[in-house]
Amino acid sequence: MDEPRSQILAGTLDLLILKTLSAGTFHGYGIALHIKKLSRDALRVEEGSLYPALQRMQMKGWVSSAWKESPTGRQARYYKITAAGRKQLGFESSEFQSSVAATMLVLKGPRGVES
Amino acid sequence: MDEPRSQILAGTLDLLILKTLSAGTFHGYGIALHIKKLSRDALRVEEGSLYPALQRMQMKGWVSSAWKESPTGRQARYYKITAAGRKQLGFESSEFQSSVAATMLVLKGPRGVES
DNA sequence: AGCTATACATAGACGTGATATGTATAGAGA
DNA sequence: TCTCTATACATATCACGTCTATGTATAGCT
Repeated sequence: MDEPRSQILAGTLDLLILKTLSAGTFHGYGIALHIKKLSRDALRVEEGSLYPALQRMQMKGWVSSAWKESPTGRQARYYKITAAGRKQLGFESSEFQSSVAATMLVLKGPRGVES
Repeated sequence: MDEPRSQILAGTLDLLILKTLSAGTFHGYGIALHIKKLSRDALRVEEGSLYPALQRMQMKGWVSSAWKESPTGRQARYYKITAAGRKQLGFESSEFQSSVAATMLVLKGPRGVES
């Protein structure tokens, strides 16, 4: 009753988190839900990947965090993207898209490539 | 004369190799050149990644290999995709494309998703 | 009272790709 | 002839990031 499979593409977790936070502040659990929802359940972010990633990103200065009360009345750590984070988002986003494009070129094979 | 950067997307090396071998037999060096060429120099496969990957894939039964003489007169180990390899290629290829599609959904943000 | 969803966090395992290094040969150019 | 470069294979070591498993705790519902 639970296997939707489909892990995140290795190396794209930071990108997904940064993109999520570029739309507003979220706590960890909320980030996971947001990615799951936007990807229509295709991508599931595991807690064991998410929290270490958030810590790494905070150390790199891409996100900042603060404890706040969530709508449900519980304390939660809310994350916010920084200016450096937005810069990183732009960088990783274009890197990702060109890598995907290059990979697709190989998967399509040689066609319409004549010099 | 050699900096084209841009590493391979993590997790796609096997896919790139299988796709290459689905077009014919190649030796290791030739596989690297083929991927580099088809990707228009965007993807560079390092030897230290390639040969271990080929060994892993051979152990899994996705490729087979044999020593042959290359056109340049040197001995080289030529790799060939197996039936299991073609099956794996199909699997990894569709997995990759749906993962990319899911990631793109997140990167595009919520649009045209009503209902 | 107990279950589930929410919420954070860490430890350890694992896969995989990069770096660095080593071998060897053919061919080109000095 | 000698040396350099491209070709060709291979390994050891490392770094990195993600997953699994586990642990804590609280709010709300039944």
